[in-house]
Amino acid sequence: MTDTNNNLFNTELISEVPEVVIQRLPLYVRVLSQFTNMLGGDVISSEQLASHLQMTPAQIRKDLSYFGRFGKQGRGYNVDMLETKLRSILGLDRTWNAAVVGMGRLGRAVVSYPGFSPEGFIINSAFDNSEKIIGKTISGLKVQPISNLTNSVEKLDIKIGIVAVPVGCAQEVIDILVEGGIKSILNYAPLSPKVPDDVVVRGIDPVLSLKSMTYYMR
Amino acid sequence: MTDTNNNLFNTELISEVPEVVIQRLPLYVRVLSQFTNMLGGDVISSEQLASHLQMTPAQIRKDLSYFGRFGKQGRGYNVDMLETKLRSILGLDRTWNAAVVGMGRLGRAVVSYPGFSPEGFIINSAFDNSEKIIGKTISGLKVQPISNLTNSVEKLDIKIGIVAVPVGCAQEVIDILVEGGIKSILNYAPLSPKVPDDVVVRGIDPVLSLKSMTYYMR
DNA sequence: GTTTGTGAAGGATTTCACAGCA
DNA sequence: TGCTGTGAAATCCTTCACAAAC
Repeated sequence: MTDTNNNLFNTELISEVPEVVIQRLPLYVRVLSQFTNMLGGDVISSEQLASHLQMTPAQIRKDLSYFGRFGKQGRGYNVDMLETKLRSILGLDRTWNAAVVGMGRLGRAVVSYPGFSPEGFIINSAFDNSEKIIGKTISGLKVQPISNLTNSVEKLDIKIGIVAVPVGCAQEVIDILVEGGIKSILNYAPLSPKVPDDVVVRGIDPVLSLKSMTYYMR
Repeated sequence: MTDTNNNLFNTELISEVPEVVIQRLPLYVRVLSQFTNMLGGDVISSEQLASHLQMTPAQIRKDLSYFGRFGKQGRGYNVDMLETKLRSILGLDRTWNAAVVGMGRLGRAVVSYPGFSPEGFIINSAFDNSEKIIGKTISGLKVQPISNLTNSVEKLDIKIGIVAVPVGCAQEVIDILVEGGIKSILNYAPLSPKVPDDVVVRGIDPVLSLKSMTYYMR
């Protein structure tokens, strides 16, 4: 075990671009859109961008260079243009549908969070396994039994699964999502799920974040 | 600009141990505590740990070796013992007090989240700047004006600031926390705040996480 | 004069592979 | 035999430094 000695075409097929770079692009978008909203120069330098993000200008230029030449020497980057390009690279120039699984306290908070839809993430369905909740309408979504999930994925063009179930059944739910063809999972349950390697999982776990800060405290 | 060519004692004072390693330790703790709860062998190998976390056994052994020799050749690691050691390394063998700033929708969700206190993170105070909310009691906490913050930090031994205010005033609030002596911040606002480099910030931003997944979707 | 884009250098992290111990 | 702990090798990522472009 484990995986790939045949990176003959790993290098070819799977992204030239390092994962860390991809994870930084949304940070750039975030700063740029703050800039667009303010009035102020429509051009920004890697130096300025870097100071807003507490990183080095060279890193920003290097990151951007994986995707093209977006700047002008002597001036910098056009804010609007760069934001547009990055959004397009990230696939943020369209909307993405998501399903929430788990309609307890956490799931309700997720579906009523107003931050998703302005950014193009549309929660269009909700699932649970409790008889008490199935059939109810919460934040405009009719709660369905999990057994409907696979069907809905296709019918409603669901691309993202949001896991908001207790840790005890999270792996099971994630297996169902994967089985249903979901390749992107936002996981609120405090565990590292096992998934095939074409599935991307991002975890949201504030306690985990706190636990890596205590090391630095005295 | 920018920082340190004098890493003469960077190496000495600031952690030998790479930041990435520190960020992985809580993952190990999380798996180990799941193991303790299940019955089953009280010994675990780096191989088993790795398979639970989808990483390599060598990485786990290397990470642990920064802190000592916790295993026994031919057997593996004692689950209880390793969990205890890691908790102690991370400073999780005590409790830590936290203050929440921002008592809107998000702040209320944070203070009523039942996941913090069992892990030793005690939210013992709440702040806001809205006259409408100040003085009310929410989840057992009396909401105070932000001007009380610096005072409370000492009086209530607050070590962690949790930022749950709108993005527009997040930097300002973070400046106040830093000014008040807070060195660890959990930031729910969607921005990368500027802080001195002895302050650790961890961001919780589900939209940001989603935005780095869309790149991989077709 | 200013700032980008980028090979090359340097540093950090991961993986290998095996000696040593139970 | 089985698995850890760890130097050495390999890989990955960041920073440097400067030619080219505006």
